[in-house]
Amino acid sequence: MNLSQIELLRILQENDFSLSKAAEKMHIVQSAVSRQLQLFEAELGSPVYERQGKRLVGLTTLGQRIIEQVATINLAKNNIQTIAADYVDCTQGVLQIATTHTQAKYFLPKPILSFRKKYPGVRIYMVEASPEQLINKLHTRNADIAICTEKVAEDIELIVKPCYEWHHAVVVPKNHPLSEGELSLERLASYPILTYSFGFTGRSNIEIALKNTGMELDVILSAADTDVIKTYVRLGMGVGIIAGMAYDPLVDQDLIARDLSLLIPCSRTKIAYLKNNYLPLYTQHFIDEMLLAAKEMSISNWL
Amino acid sequence: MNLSQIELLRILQENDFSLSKAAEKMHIVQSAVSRQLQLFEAELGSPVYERQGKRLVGLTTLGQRIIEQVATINLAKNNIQTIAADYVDCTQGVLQIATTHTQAKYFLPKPILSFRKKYPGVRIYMVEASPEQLINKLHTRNADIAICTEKVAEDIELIVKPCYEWHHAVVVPKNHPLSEGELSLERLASYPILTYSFGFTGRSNIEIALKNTGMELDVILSAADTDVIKTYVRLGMGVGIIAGMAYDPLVDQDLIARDLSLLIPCSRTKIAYLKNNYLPLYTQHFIDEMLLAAKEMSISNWL
DNA sequence: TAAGGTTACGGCGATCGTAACGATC
DNA sequence: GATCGTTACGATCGCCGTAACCTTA
Repeated sequence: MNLSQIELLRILQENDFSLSKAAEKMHIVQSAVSRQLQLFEAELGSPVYERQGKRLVGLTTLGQRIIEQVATINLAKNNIQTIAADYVDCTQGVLQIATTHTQAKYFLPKPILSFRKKYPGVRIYMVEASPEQLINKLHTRNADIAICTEKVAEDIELIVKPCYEWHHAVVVPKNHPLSEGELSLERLASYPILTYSFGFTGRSNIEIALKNTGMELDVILSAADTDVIKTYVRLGMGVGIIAGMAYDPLVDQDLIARDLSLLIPCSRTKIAYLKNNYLPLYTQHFIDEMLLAAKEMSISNWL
Repeated sequence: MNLSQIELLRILQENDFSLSKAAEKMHIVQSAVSRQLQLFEAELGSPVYERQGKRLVGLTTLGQRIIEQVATINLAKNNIQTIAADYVDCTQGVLQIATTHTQAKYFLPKPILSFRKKYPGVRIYMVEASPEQLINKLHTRNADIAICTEKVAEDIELIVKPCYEWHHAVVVPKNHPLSEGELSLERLASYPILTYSFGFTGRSNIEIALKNTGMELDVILSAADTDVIKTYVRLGMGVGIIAGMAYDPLVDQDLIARDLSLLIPCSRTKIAYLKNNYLPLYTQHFIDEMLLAAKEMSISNWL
């Protein structure tokens, strides 16, 4: 047994049990991969993969049992490398952030900018995806940390830190009836609505707010992306319900935003990362940076 | 990085950081070990071991940080091998039991006998040691399971299962004054006492029983071993306080045993094993066997 | 028949062992 | 000077790549 065989099992998991894909990922030829797997199975004395003919189609019972040990080993191996790299030079490295569009555009710019100043040597990869995919990316180590509002609290393998709280806002073109007068769910519901897709950016809280009333919103457009929503609001398709911080007073001068904190429960954006995954120092600092930005934001909201 | 390097770190931990001892354990020459360590440290980019001259004397800060990852990897690697061996043939293997003398002699014979019948192919290693050492043996994987009464509950890395409860008994030669009349701590304390060493077989409960009374026992002989205590009781040196199940009505016909359950709190013998350590099927069955024996014992005690 | 997996074989590189050397108690 | 660790060098074994072959969608 050796570490590249362990690595191979991990890669096979993430590539539909395809030896050829695995070979590609490992930058060696397929035959080598094939042989390594054979050697590994021979050493254990029992097949790890279920086969249809020659093709691998899944794990055997044995495979299912050992795969979590494999994951543990791979994680620990990466931790060793990360810890060492951190120790040698904690100003160099890669920061992989997985987040949703809203966070990337309306919350992260500030913390990322200050982080960049402190750590010019760290390459930042930002990947946008749905909250569900974000969690998956953490597990496959395609991301070190995830920032999002939904889903993340359910996974026991994750450490989840609350980051900041925010409220939804309704956005309408200037002169729209909703730009004046008292707001209520009833009044909102009388217009066609544009808001986030299910599972995105606090959409669940909108549902919760409505659940008790028995009313339904006429959501004519759902998007993962605030800018898409704003665009169609500008075109007069309806009223947008977006995250409060996604309204930019400068850029969105043609739109009116009104706070919905009294109508829709507040949403909590969280920072999540794998429990057993060692985070480099700079990543820990980036988290601090985000918490700081969150704090400043909440102060400015009070004014 | 490879698995034998990881293994090397573990072996160095357990052998005073001596490269030559490590080489011996790994069945390779010292120079090979030396080079592997150099390669490993070079790959990480920073030394893992503190050196005095050429000699290794301890871990660096980096070393301390990675050593727990190393332990994780080694454990997971062993788990893979154990799981596979279990899968190939769950009737063959090794069962390493660490326990104290009292358990080995007075509790384990029955479960071990029935286990042996079911699994004639499993080699049984039984090692006797102090409770403290038992725990250490679990951590260094010199034992799979430990059975003992003291200490074991304090370690969060362990899974601890209660096995059975028992009481102390006083043993005296026939015709000894204590063989008749009412028993009390005062009366006990008026004789020279022979009992278990500190940290062994419920000794702590004897201390607890006395603590509130302000009395002190005159313990003229402490031993880890019930048979030693009995031997000196037979010689008339004093009265023995031993575990109730350590009195054998057949062998100890020349001695009188009297229950102390009203005077000394009951003791709990536990089964302990490492949380992250995979136990072969037969070991799990051995645990069942012990729990069964414990149950039967408690029933026969009721009669 | 193309794509995926296995088998055979040759070459290269990693790692071991021997041996000589260096340092430390 | 005995023990422990390092360095140098030759030999071996493991692993990869090429290539031919087998199998299934």
